[in-house]
Amino acid sequence: MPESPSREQILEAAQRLFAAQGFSATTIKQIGRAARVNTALLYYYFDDKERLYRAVLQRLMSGLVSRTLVPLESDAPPAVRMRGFIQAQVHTFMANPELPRLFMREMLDHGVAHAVDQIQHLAATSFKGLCDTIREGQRQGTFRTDIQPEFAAISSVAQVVYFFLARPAVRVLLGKEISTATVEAFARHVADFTLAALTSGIDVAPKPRPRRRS
Amino acid sequence: MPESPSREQILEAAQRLFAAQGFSATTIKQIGRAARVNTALLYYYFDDKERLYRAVLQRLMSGLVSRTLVPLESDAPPAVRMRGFIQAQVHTFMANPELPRLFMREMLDHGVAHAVDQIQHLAATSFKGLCDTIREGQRQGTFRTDIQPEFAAISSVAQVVYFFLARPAVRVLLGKEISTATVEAFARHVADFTLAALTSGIDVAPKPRPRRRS
DNA sequence: GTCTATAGGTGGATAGAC
DNA sequence: GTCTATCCACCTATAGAC
Repeated sequence: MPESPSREQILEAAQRLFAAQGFSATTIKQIGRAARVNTALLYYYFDDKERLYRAVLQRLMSGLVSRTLVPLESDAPPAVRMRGFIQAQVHTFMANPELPRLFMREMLDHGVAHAVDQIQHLAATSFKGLCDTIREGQRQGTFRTDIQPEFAAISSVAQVVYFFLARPAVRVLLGKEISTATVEAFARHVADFTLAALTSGIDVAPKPRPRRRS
Repeated sequence: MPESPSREQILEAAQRLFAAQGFSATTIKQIGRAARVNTALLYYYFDDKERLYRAVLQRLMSGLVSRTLVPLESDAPPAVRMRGFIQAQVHTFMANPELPRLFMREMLDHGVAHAVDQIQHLAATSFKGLCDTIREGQRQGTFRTDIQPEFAAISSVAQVVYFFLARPAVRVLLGKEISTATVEAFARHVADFTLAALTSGIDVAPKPRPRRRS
């Protein structure tokens, strides 16, 4: 793995631009300019535009997996691990706003075709860890059992990812700028909301399934 | 408002292609071909590619507002209205898969700049209705009061939208194709999950805030 | 309203000097 | 490793016949 500074600059510029504008709206010349590097040099390091894009995507995704895995592997109770996971996710996205954007773009543009391996890795590690945590809570009797763990995991992830992506719309909906404080407040909300959903009707009375309409 | 069939064909083809590929990846020639119409005709009906895009976006968004508003305006109890809203959202997206895609693309590409008016309308109608419904439930004592209505509304919407957008990734995560049955199962899950979060610790005992860690 | 033809510009990519 | 110069394909948009 040669770590030429030019190569790194290209990758970083490409990451910024692809995340902000998307694959086709981003030109090789833009990347070259942003990386302060001659256009032809891109083709010295990468076969073509698409390979460069793949490299960016894979570099970014592999980072995600390693960071979100940590809180799930602790031996704390399931509820604490869930909160840890949600926090880790939020912090990862705050430190790296390009990650959710690029990931969503890849889903929209190519149906995740350029990152199947990373997603499969994610499925086998972070996502599985999340589902297992929920299952453990269900076995212990702290989480309600009439919820599908996979669906609950998706619900949890969805709230965080969507909030970061939909920021421009959320700004309009809330009628105010979204400060770091707001992001952190929402992060707490997601943890509370998700845990409340998972423990509803559990920690007060042993009745597992409250009466539902009619 | 002239309703020429060619004009309509162009709008429909553009909607499909923009949703599937994005603005810059979609060419005027592709749209012309898909609409079975000569390329130059696009410029007879629309000033340029961007105006066409705006027209598509606005047509689609105005439909969304009217459809999701219905269940919120009934006089059923808040919980029922919430379920109705979630269902309406899911059905709208199932009938119109391009809507969430195009909307997300607009957020990513232009920070919602081409649809501020529609979003503001949404904020004043559907989103406000959703928040009001939650507030009413809180006043009645059926929903817990330590949840911010706006955040809960976003959580509810996020789950549905994300599921539709992340379908390629969800397919990998769940390790199976996503049938209509799966979508409907997830829709029920979102309703259950959201209502459980909102009513956690309420309908069993009057204690509003269950003990939390340490 | 619809078509042909084409201008004018830009994008991805390569050859080859240094 | 880095740069200059350039090719060719394709894209948006228009002029003008019908």
